[in-house]
Amino acid sequence: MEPEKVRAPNIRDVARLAGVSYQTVSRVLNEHPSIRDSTKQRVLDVIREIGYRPNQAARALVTSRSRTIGVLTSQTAHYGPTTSVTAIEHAARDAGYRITVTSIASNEYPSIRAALDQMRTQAVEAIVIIAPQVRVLEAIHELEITVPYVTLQNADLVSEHSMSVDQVAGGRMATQHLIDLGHSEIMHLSGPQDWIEAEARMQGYLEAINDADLRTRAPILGDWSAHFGYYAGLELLKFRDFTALFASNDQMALGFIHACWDSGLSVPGDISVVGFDDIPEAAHFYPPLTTVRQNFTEIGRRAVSLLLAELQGGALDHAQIVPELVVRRSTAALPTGS
Amino acid sequence: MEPEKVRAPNIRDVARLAGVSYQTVSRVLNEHPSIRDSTKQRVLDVIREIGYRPNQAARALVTSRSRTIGVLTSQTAHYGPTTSVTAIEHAARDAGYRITVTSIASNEYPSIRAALDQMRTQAVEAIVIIAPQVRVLEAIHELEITVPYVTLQNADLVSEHSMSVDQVAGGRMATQHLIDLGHSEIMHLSGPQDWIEAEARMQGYLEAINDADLRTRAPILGDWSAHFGYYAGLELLKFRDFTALFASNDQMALGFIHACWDSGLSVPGDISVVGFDDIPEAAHFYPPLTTVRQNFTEIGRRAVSLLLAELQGGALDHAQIVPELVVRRSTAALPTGS
DNA sequence: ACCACTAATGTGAACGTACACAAACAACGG
DNA sequence: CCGTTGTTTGTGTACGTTCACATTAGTGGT
Repeated sequence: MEPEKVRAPNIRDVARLAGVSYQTVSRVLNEHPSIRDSTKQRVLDVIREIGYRPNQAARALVTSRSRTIGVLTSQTAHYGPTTSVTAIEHAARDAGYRITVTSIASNEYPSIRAALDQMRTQAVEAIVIIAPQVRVLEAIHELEITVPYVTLQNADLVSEHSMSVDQVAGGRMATQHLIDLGHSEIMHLSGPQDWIEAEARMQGYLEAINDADLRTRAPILGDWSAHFGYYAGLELLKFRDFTALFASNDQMALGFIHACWDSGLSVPGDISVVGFDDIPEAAHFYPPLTTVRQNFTEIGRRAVSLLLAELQGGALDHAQIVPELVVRRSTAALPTGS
Repeated sequence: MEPEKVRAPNIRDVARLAGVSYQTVSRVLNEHPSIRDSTKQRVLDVIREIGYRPNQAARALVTSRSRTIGVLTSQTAHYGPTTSVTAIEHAARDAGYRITVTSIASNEYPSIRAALDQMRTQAVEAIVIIAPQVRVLEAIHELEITVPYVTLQNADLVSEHSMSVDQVAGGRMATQHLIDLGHSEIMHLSGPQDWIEAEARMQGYLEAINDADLRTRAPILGDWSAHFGYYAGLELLKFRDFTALFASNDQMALGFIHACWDSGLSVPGDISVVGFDDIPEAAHFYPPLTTVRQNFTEIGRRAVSLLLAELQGGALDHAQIVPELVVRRSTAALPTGS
């Protein structure tokens, strides 16, 4: 409030008070090896005393390193992405990086372009992409983004810059679970077409269906929302020509179950439903949802460590993260003779 | 990848190519009024041609303005906060600011301190606090944070730096709705003790109960999670000495409803339930949840405009944001003679 | 006690921009 | 045609830090 003209203490202030040169202070700050313990202590004392904080802008200017990781996310606020952002933030902070979040306003090209442009302006050193839409990757190529980047929740569709989360396996195990229960008419409610993870889960579904020699049904392309699941469900259930459904995320599964109740059908009595993600609420749906769990925290953490390895030259950890099937009450064996 | 030693073009490169002085370029960048159109155009052309981007670090250094807004959030990834972050990001970007998100690892004091310290190090110009816990505010005072800040989702408990979201009114209308339906034994499942918004909603509950001369029951202090709602519900329902429950958020309401079903009770047949927030899934719970809607996007946007007003000296918009009751199927009139 | 070598500290740049001030240029009235 | 005014452009400097290099202090061997 008050127009305090007292500027923040700088490195020279510290130097003067500690009776050393500013360069010595700089060395203390950067943990240079050859500095006498007594000197170091004296400097640190002064720093603490006057509450000195290095000016990040000056540091960034001279080193041309922003120590910032950009996080590109979509505007929709789902549990998974958000959890990952938090994990990313912590991992980044531990490594001395900060993160700056930019969300794309829509999945139109100009919006993606604007977001990436913002990243570039902020001189981020690396980018984590949580909105892994094909268009985003296209934009990255087109804008010639040169910093390391990594896309979350992705399988092998884009091999180099992706976390090794085996979404395909996740889709497989969800579908296989239904097959094992005796279902043969299994629908799939997928995510938007240009989402890589939706694609991967769908692929897992198709593989499982194929391997079991079942009839392949055209997946429905949704928008991840419970609303979509509900309205799609109302339409689909007019026919009742399937006994199980694998939804590409828990929200759509919830909406679909809602549609089942509204249509007078019981889950899992008449229809079995499997979701994806295992959001914390899934265990409390009615019925509690069988779903495929992803460890979003782990995913976020690994994304950062991958980027840091690339930035600082460490070993890349390319171990696959495999999701895990969580069986609850929304799936049941197909009654024999149905 | 390639160790390109070509440094990015700077303002002098632009100046040279445009045949003007660097200061002229600077003026173009900062939209100084007195600059000839032809000159301006020439400079802009060069900028576009060589892909020049102003160096933010240098700019921040000389202006001592980081153009960054810090967002302090809690580690839990709920719909509301996340939605607000997105809105904040957009509003900030529109105003030429960027945001940097920091989440507190736990609600312990050192963690809060560390997060605020990080903000200070990054020289944020303002802070949006989405984890409005009392401790955070204490920490803000103690650390002598001097930049403008605003807490989201807050009523009048902390008057000056808070968004005017009337959470108390929200709690009131939820409770009043149950009273209007004829319920007289109404429980409240609140949020954690040190959360300001939990406090406010609880206060609304208590006011409504008082005004109706009903028996005040000690609210249960939860942790916002569906899990808590479930287990608390199992305990509470052993007694069945209430016919309605107001949960302080939708997740806990969901968990409680789950407990109702598990206890053989019907919602709303035996027990009416009201939630808070209106997360997108709430409409698809079983039964669809009556809840109090908050416009999280609006809240985030307003938070930024409040901060910008303080930073740039504009008019403060102190109009209250009043939440809105959304009646669905989880509440019903108390059967007469019960 | 001296030399060679390493450890510890200091000095002069440079990073890329904006601000304060100065200078050139045009326009205009008397 | 000259002084006055206003518009447009240019020059020096500072922001706070790190890097490259220079210098001094310290250590051990002979």
